[in-house]
Amino acid sequence: MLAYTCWPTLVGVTEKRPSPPRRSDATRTAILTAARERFAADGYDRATIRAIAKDAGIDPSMVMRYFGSKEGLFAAAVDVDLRLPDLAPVPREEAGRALVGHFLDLWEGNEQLRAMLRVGATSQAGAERMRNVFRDQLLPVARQVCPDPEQVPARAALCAAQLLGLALTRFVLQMPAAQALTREELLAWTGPTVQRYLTAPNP
Amino acid sequence: MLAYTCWPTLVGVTEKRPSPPRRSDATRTAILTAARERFAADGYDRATIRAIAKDAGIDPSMVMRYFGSKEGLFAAAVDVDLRLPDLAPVPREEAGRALVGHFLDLWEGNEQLRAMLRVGATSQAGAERMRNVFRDQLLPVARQVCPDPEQVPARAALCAAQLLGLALTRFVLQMPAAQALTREELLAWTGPTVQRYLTAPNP
DNA sequence: ACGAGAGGTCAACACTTGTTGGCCTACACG
DNA sequence: CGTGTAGGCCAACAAGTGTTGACCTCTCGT
Repeated sequence: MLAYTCWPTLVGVTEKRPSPPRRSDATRTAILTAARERFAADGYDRATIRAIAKDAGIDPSMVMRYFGSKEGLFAAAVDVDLRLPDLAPVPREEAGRALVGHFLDLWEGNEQLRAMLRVGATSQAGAERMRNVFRDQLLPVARQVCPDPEQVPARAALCAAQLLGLALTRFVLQMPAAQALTREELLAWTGPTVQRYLTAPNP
Repeated sequence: MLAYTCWPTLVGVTEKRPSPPRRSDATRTAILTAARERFAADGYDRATIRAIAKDAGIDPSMVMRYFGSKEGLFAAAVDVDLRLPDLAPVPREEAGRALVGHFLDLWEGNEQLRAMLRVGATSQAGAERMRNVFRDQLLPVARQVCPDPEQVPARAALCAAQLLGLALTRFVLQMPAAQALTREELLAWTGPTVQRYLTAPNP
């Protein structure tokens, strides 16, 4: 009968436990790493649990044990934290450049973000997740810089369009022309754009 | 044995025939319409042939007969023609606004484009298709306007980033803040941006 | 020492997918 | 009239999916 009361580390998904590192933590992180790679490379549907498990070197059923379901795995593997900088101490005129620079650094080789964008473009649930990231992380930062509070959503949306468009063409669609641009060129071109979207009194 | 030499209208995919309208043309377009809706709404993987066939009111096997495979159906349903305007007669300083305006009109309610972007973000083949659209359709237009021919790819890439970012946030991710912007506001904000990317002598 | 449980494998279930072949029906044309 | 064939339906196949339960093995606390 056996009744498996064990449900070993599912709890760990939601609450970080500082408790003694269990032996399973290695496997757990192996699964998460493999999952991020697969989701980033193939999108949600094409990234199969079997493939992820094989990459992690374990049995597919382990994935279920640890994360409950494929959706659970995705939720655990991709929890987006843009770690946007505090723009308060930054001089007003440099907010745009600072934001673009941060985004470029953040996206470089970051598979979680690529996965989020891929899935966001594919599924309804993914899109909602991205809307939440926008609301919870970009909007507050924009609020710090924008002159008129009422215009914050519009200005933030414009910034999101520019930044996500950059990420899309460069990191997801992998357009050669977008990849050929150096970090400096991108900063020089799009920095002022974002700056204008954030702080220009009118278009 | 029956040997089905019929393969009724597969030819019609590649060569448009002005020949007498066959009875099957209604079904064919019904399939294509349903396919565009499904691909746009669900992406490539989640849009099943069965669902498309049901929408079109016919049997799934008919889809195969007409288009050979799911990939063939997608290729037939989504052949992207941005129909970009000739920017030669447009005054230099209005090229940006003209391009943005054209894009907004084009995307409005256009399911082929939404499908292309969704699939482009998901699959490798879709991404290549978008890269080709960029190369074959946007680059030539940029060449008309850009001062230095050598900078054309970079400038076009910047425009693509801004325009696709707009489409992504507004039509695919459906961010409320991006949807709240009116056509006029978008023109006023992003028009000058695209203009700058195209024609400004330096960042 | 020894049992409980964490960590893991294996094989299967139930279902969905793209795809195929056989068969039916209505209509155009000799 | 009859017949070939375009147009369509039905049932099934083979492969792949997420998911589940039975079973094994090693380790650690008592």
